[in-house]
Amino acid sequence: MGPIRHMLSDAGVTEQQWRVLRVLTEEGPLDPTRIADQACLLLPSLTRILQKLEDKGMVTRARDQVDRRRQVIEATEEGKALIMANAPTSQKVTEHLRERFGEKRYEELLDLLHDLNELDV
Amino acid sequence: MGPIRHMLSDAGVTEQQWRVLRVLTEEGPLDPTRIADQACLLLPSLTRILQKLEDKGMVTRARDQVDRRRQVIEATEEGKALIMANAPTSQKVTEHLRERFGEKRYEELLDLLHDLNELDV
DNA sequence: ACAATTTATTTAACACGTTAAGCAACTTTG
DNA sequence: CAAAGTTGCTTAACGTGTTAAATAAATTGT
Repeated sequence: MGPIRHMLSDAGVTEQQWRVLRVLTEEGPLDPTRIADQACLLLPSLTRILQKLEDKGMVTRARDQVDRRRQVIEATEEGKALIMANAPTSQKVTEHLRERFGEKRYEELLDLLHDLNELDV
Repeated sequence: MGPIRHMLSDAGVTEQQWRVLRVLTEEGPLDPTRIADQACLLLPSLTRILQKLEDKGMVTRARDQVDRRRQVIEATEEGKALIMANAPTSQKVTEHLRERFGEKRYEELLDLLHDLNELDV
């Protein structure tokens, strides 16, 4: 995963911060529990990541007015811009890997990993 | 991977410490570079892990007399005993997973992961 | 209503992954 | 042979993974 990390470190975010921003950009405002689920992160990790993203001005937080335990996290314009700006490169890297590894085997691998993940639950 | 970690935390070692001890038990004394290769660890991680294992009396270190940059790490009797004592449980967990996931798909997954790993090199 | 439980999130503590820099011992080259 | 480069390992710094405990705000049961 070298090339992706290189792109990301140029952009000033880590892999996980990227994943969180991507989820928020694609799905809109979400609470931490759902972000963690979508981005495959545990909540304690997400807590730290959101703090960093907030410091960088990439996300904002608001308390849910209905259930005040809950928060609503939203990507800022700057956060979304970072995702948009790097999406093409990210996609190129993914497609390059997909080709090099073989489309069929790539899909097979994703399937197997997905099923393995389900299994442990 | 819950059940393996449970066994290991009962035994008082982490996954990585377990892997290092296993390599040393199976292959005999080795230098850190080869341990890192066999156990899929980067050297900075291995440095810390060996320090912990040494503190626990699980391994000993000696300088290579031919090339004094190099070290020779060896598992102590206590270290080997820990591996031996837990090997049956470890194997049961592996076989259980193998069955639950399907032998064929298990092998497929290992192959694909292996090839993916080669690819990045 | 209110004590007990559950849910959402955070904090803490420890270990590892990763990159870069440092250091000492060995090898190569001019 | 000495300067330059390489190799083997360690240290440092930062971020994440993982587990357990803490906190605060619902929800449930009586």
